[in-house]
Amino acid sequence: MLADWQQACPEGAVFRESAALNADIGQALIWLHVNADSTASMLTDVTGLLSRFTQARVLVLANAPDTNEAVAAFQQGAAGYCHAYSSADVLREVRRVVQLGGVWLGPEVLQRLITVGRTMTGTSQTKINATLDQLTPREREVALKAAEGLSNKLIARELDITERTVKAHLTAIFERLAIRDRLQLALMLNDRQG
Amino acid sequence: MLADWQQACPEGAVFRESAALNADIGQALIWLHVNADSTASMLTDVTGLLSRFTQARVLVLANAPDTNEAVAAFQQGAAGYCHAYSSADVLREVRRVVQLGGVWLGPEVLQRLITVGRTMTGTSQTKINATLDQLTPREREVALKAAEGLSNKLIARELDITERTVKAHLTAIFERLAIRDRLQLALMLNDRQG
DNA sequence: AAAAATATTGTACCAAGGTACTAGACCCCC
DNA sequence: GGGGGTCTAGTACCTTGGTACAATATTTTT
Repeated sequence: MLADWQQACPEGAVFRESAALNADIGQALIWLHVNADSTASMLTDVTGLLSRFTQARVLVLANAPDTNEAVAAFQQGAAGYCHAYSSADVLREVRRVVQLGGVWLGPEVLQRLITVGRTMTGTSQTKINATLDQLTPREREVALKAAEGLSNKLIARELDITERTVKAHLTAIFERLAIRDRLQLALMLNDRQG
Repeated sequence: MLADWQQACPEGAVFRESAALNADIGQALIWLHVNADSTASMLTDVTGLLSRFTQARVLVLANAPDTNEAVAAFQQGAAGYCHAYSSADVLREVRRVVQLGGVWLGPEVLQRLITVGRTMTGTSQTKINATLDQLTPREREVALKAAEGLSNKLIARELDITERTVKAHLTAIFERLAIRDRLQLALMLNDRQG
């Protein structure tokens, strides 16, 4: 296995466990090898690596590939996910794609990502629409501006009403949506995750 | 063209312009036909339809298919995007897929969506990491909780420090990230759009 | 060892956000 | 015509968020 890896990346170095976090690798390509039973740690590993090495790109090598794990990996910011026992040829191709700024996807993952893609865009968008639907037109305007981070004073100025009226609308909005404050509102209306 | 549509959806009804918004169609399948030059209105139409008919699924039929428009459609919550001149057979297949809860994607759109998928997960995730990178470990903890919508009092309780200390960390965070308040912070850390 | 972050907390103060209670003007529908 | 929803707004009041000006202890860096 290691032989194939080294054939695909002759100049690469191998680190074990968290030793990698202390390595001096700058903006490189990181191949993260995960075992079948360590899904949870894989997740923290990808984010961990990316927060340490902001410029790096992380590829996940899985002993037992699993689409759920793959999707999770991509959501954590991985640039690729493939079988750990892939041949050197495949690995070289993966490497080429990723280094060119692309993302490597196996066929099964691709199919799965399309489904996830829907829950990530379509569903959450309609969820936001359903939320806005509960409000009156004027309340919608106020809600959207508040969710953008505008102060009451600014909203009042933009809508050409007094600050008091903005507060009145917001109070109505909070009650209708059963939330406490404008921050909760911002979270509801800016959540593009599904 | 209309012949193929009606062959694929024998029980369907045709509405023109905004008349559809007043129709009584409940949780149905909506085929939205757009002309080449009306991209802007297509966008508002999809969201408009979805906010009116929360339970419905919207399919976009384009006279001149364009990947940019397709991506935009999906981001607005569309369940499909295909050529308006597709044969009845293709349309039937599209309909089947969508009614089974799926999303219909043409080959070109698929390729394009993968790229968008990356900018939607990978890039923005690393951007968030880059933001958190500017903070100290303790500040990170506070920032994440504040971005979730927790009050100072709650954050203090969870981290077992006084409210004053929470405020101190937040002030430092705001200055470092050059933002005004916790709402801006929430917007930065919850932005999954890229 | 000295300097620089980091983490903690106090008192005080001001601004902004939010609520309570109220009320007039307008529009639509039965 | 009256009831209901919407949009507007006033006064008053309380809570929360954020800053100013400090200070002390610990850790890390130089």
